[in-house]
Amino acid sequence: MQADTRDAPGPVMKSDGLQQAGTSRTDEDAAALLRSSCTVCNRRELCLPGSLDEEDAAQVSRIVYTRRRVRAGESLYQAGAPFRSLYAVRAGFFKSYIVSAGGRIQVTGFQMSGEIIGVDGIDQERHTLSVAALEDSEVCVIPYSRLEEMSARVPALRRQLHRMMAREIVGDHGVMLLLGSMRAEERVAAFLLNLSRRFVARGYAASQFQLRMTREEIGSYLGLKLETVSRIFSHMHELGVLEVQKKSISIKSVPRLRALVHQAEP
Amino acid sequence: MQADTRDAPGPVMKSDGLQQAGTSRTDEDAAALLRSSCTVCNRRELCLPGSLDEEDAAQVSRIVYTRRRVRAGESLYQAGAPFRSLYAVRAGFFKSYIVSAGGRIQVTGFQMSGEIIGVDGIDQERHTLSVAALEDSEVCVIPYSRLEEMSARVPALRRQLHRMMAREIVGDHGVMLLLGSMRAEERVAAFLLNLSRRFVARGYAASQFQLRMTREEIGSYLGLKLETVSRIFSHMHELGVLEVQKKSISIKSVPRLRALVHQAEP
DNA sequence: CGTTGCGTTGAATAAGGTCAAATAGAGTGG
DNA sequence: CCACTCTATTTGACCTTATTCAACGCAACG
Repeated sequence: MQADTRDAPGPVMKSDGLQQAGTSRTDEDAAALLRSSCTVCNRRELCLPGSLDEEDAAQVSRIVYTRRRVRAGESLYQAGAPFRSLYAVRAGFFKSYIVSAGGRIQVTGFQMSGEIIGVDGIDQERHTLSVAALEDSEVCVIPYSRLEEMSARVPALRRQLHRMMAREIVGDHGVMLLLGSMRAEERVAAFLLNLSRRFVARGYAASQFQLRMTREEIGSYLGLKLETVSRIFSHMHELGVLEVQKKSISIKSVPRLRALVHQAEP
Repeated sequence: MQADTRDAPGPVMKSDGLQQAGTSRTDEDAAALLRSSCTVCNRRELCLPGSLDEEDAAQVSRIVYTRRRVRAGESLYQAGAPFRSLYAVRAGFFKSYIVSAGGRIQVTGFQMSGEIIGVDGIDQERHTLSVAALEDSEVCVIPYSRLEEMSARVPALRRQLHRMMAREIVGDHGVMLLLGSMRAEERVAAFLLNLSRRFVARGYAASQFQLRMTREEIGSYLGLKLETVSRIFSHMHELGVLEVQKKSISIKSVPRLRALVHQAEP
C-alpha cells in the first residue's frame, strides 16, 4: 500500500494495457487510439458512455485521456485521499472497502471492467473508501470537474451519469438485503450468481470462472468468516451444485444455485 | 397500502402542513409561501437546496410547487411504480424497504425532514423500493425531468444533486459496514447514535426522542429479529446507558453508547 | 527446501433466532 | 366510562447457525 496523489498531472500512458506483449504499434496508431478511446472501447456499453451516440461518446473521450495501471495488491486510492477523478475499470479487477473507526474492515464491492469507481468521494471531496486491485489492472481516469461541466452541456451524458450513480444505490440496497436478511448459504449463492451475471455481460462463460479474491475478502463482503465461506463451497460441492478448486469455480447447475437463494426463511 | 399514480397532475395543496390547527391565513399569504417555499423553508440547509444562494434556491422553488400528504401507514410509492419525481420530506417520518423475489423484506432506511426520497427510481425509471409513512407526513414533490433540466443550467444545483446522491451511496456503505461486521449490540448502539445525530441537526434534543418505528422495523433495518432488539434495549437499560419506555428513548450517556459501537471484535 | 499465505476441516462455543407466554397500551364499540 | 380487542413489546427456555480456535494440506516462491 502506498499514498498516491498522482493522476491528472501524470504522463499520458500510450499503451492500451490490453495489447499483447510483443506486438508493436506506430505512434500515430497509438495517438488515434487514445483520441477515440471510448468510441472504440469494447467495454463501452457497460461503461459510462453507455448508450451515448458516437458524437457524445467522442465528447467523453476528449476528457478521458489518461490511463493508470495498478498492479495486483496496489491501491488505486485510499480513504481520506482528495477526490479529483472517477475511474472506469478498463481491465482487471478491484475491491473497494471501508475501514471503520474501530479498524474493522468491510469490503463494499468488487469492480470489474466497465464499472465506475470513485463516486464515494463526490460528497466530501475526499474518498471514504479505499480501493485496491486484485490483479494487474488498468483504469481510465475521468477528471470529475470536467465531467461535471460536460454533463451540463451534454444531456445524454448527464442522464448517463445520474443513472450510473442511481444504479450504484440500487445495487447497494441489494447488498443490504443480502446482509440483512439472508443466511450464509443464500448469501454465497447470490454472490456467485451475481458474479456469473456480470461475467456473462462481458462475454465470458456464465458457469466457469476464476475468483480473483480470497475467501476472506468474499467473507468480508458477505458478512461471513472465511471458514464459513469455505465450508459452504464444500457443501455446495457435496450437493453437486458447484465444482470448486481453490479459485476456480464451475457452476454445475445455475437453476439449483438460484433455488438456494430463494429458500423462504423458516 | 394502495397503488398510486398521482403526483404531478394532482391539485396543488395550499396548506403548508406545519400550520397550527386553528390559525388561518389569507390566500395571498398562502400563495406567497408556495412561490417561495424553499427560500423560507426551515429545512432548507438539510434539503436539496442545501447551500444554494437565494437566487438558485428560488429557481428550485419554481419547480417544487406540489406537496403531498401521506398519512401514517400509507405508502408514498411502491416498488414497480413508474418514477417521475423525487420527494423531499417536509414533515414526518418514512421508512423505505425492498421486497425480494422470495418475499423477504429489508428496511433500507428511515427518512426524516429535509431528506430526499426516490433516487431508487432514476436508473430504471421505475421504483425498486417501497416507501411508507410512519406518521402523518408531508413531502415536496420534485418533478425529476425538470430538476435534471434545471441542473444543466444551474451549476450549484447540479453539484448539490450529485452530492446528494453520493451522500446516499456513502451512507449505504455505512449500513453495509454495520450489517456486515458489527454484532447486535453495536448495531443498535450505532443506530441510536445515528438517529440522535439527525435529530440534533434538526434542532431537537440529542438524547431524548420518540422512535417512530416498531422493534420489528428496527430489526429489519439492522438485520436482527425484533426480540433481539428488545433484549438489547433492556440490556442497555440495565447498563444504565439508556432509558427505554416503549417508543420513548432517553440516552443516559452518549459517550458510553458510543463506546458500545467501537468495541474491537475479539 | 523451508517459509509463507491461502484454503480446508473438525470440535467446541457463543450469538442470535425461534417458539411460547405474559403484559401493557391504544383504540373501539357499547 | 368500561369492557374488549388488537397490536406491540418484553421475557424466558431452548435450539440453530455461524464463529472461534486449532490443526493440517497445498502450492508458490525465495
